[in-house]
Amino acid sequence: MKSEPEAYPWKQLVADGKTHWDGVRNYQARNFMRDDMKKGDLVLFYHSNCKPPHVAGIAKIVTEGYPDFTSWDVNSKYFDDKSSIDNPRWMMVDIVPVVELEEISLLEIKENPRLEGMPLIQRGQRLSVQPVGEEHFKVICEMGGIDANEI
DNA sequence: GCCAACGTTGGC
DNA sequence: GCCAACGTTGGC
Repeated sequence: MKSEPEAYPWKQLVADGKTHWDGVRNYQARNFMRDDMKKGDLVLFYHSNCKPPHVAGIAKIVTEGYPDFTSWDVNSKYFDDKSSIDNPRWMMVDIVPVVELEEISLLEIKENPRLEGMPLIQRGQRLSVQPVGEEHFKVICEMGGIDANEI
């Protein structure tokens, strides 16, 4: 899951202890949250649009997909008049922080042959929520100084 | 700041 | 259904 540090940094998630991942307004990303994310799934928390872009930590899904209520809040910047309580268009999940990683830059990810094929580094890829293969996940953990089996 | 890639909108 | 125009993302 990507976030711009200026919008919602990893440290904020740690401080909050838990957050709902609101504001996703892309159908593919929504579908991942609605259909694929399960309670207990681990998540790489990625900082985008910063120098350098990097993975900052590991989070965990604690609530499966449910309607993103900011979509029908007229005062929210994520308001969408095509979404309503009766017919919600957008979904979100709740996450909690699990462990902070040593910063892993996008460059390091691109240069690691064991991460070849990772969706994050496919050209033109911009989804804010996207899948990570189990092996790729383990490699990232390792690079960040954590043994995935001990999480 | 630039720009490639991609998504959305809306006229036809 | 097509596609041009426009907006956004996000690395560089």
